[in-house]
Amino acid sequence: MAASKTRNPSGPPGGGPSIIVPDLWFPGEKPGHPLTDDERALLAVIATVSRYKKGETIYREGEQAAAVFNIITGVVKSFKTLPDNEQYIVGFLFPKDLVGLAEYGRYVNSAEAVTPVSLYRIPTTALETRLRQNAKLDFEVIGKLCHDLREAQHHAFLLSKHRAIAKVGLFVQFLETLEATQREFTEEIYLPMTRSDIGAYLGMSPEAVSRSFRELASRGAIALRNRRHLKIIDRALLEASIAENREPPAASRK
Amino acid sequence: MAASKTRNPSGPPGGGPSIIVPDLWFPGEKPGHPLTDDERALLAVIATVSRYKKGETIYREGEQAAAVFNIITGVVKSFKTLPDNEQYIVGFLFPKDLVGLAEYGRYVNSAEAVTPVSLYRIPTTALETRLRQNAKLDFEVIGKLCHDLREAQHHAFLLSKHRAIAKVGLFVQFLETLEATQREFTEEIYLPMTRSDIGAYLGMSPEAVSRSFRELASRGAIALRNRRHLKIIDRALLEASIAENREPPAASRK
DNA sequence: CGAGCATTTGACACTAGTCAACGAAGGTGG
DNA sequence: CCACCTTCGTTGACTAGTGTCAAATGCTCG
Repeated sequence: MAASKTRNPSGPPGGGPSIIVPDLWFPGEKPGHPLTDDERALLAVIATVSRYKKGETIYREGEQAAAVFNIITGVVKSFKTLPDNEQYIVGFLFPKDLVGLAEYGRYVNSAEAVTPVSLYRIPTTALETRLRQNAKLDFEVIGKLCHDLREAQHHAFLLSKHRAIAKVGLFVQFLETLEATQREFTEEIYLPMTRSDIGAYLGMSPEAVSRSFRELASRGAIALRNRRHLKIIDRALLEASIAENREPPAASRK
Repeated sequence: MAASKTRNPSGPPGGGPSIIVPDLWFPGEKPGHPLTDDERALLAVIATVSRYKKGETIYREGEQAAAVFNIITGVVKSFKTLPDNEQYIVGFLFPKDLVGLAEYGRYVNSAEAVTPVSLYRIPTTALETRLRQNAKLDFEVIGKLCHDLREAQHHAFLLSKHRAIAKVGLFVQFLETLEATQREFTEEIYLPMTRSDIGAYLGMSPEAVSRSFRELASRGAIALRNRRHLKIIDRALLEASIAENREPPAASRK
């Protein structure tokens, strides 16, 4: 319905960083209160635009955190590299997301472009100054953090007790919601990342991801056009597949 | 070592809500910058103290979010009740934690006292007013949210690919870190919650939790004094048990 | 058009979930 | 203070979902 979340005119907004805040903290406020042009301009003067090719590293875990990033276009994955050289994906980041929060002045994970990416690079020192001066900006950041927090909690929920099919189903719904807030209309769902990335995010093997997609398709819940594009055919069936696979096995004891 | 995080004199601090911020955003700042007495006093005038018995509900998912809570003593669990009446535990909350963030003015999950609990109840409307007026307070809240965000991401990581023993091992380490920031010295680790609660947090059955504790004990990594108290005997062995159980099976193919 | 990688499909083993029953605590009331 | 009762914790089977290994196929990009 009139779920008009921060409807920016399609295409990149005027100029300067923008943070999307799809939900909020207190009752009685309208959804989506993006930065004003003034505030964006304030940040624009200290931000520079950078571009990255697919697969390029944006920053590495443990590096001095000199800047935060505000994605303009493209998709970024934030991940930790495990001792055995595998990677666990903390999250996927999309246009208008804020990337590069640090702890003790160092990045807590690495970030890499999943697709070609363009973003604003905002030096932390300059941002800190702005934050101290502009209470409204603070408020926006708080809203953004609340949103990210809930997303992380959703991620944990997704990982908690679901079987492969349910995880993939929830991931599809997650992407759909996400793309719906970005684009105007979402006929097809776009998967910018590989099966391995999805697996690293969902805590399962790429093979299992593949099998789950195929199973959902054979049930008629979704349709796979190609590796990167799918469509939800039967929403109810998708829901049902998720629900029915929420709990493990079904250890039959006579 | 000298990880002197917000060392409050033992016992409840002077008076008024306090938020602990064990880590921070930008480099060049000292760890832990708690609220000043002024700020605490500012919040104290709008806060009231409430007490809950073990097992009592603090608020329920979907209710109008009229207040946020700042725990003084005790442990709270934040959870979602699933359709089949099971519960998924989003997180455990300890003294100085902030509980009750809302979305669209409603609580996103339920909260219940795991032990007897006392807390400050802060009406959201009053808090919002204070936030708009006091930029420093904003900054504290941002720090707190960053911390919670990282904790949620850690939770997701924990759930992602670990076998039972590794999950329980990581949970033990998590509790140790947590209690180390609270108390002065931590000889023994206290488990305020039941095995079922731990299972609901770790995404596994209570039986598996039990088995994992027992296995870790039989390996000599930990010692179980009773249901609620354990001690880490061999830290290296605990680490090893976690690492070796990070990845699943080991499907032997000849 | 070829090389290399992503994805798919197949086979087998292992972990952990469910069911079930017992043991241990803790709380209540007599 | 003891006996009962409910809840929690532990232990023992059995089973099935999913990871690993392996190999075939299909895209993509150079």
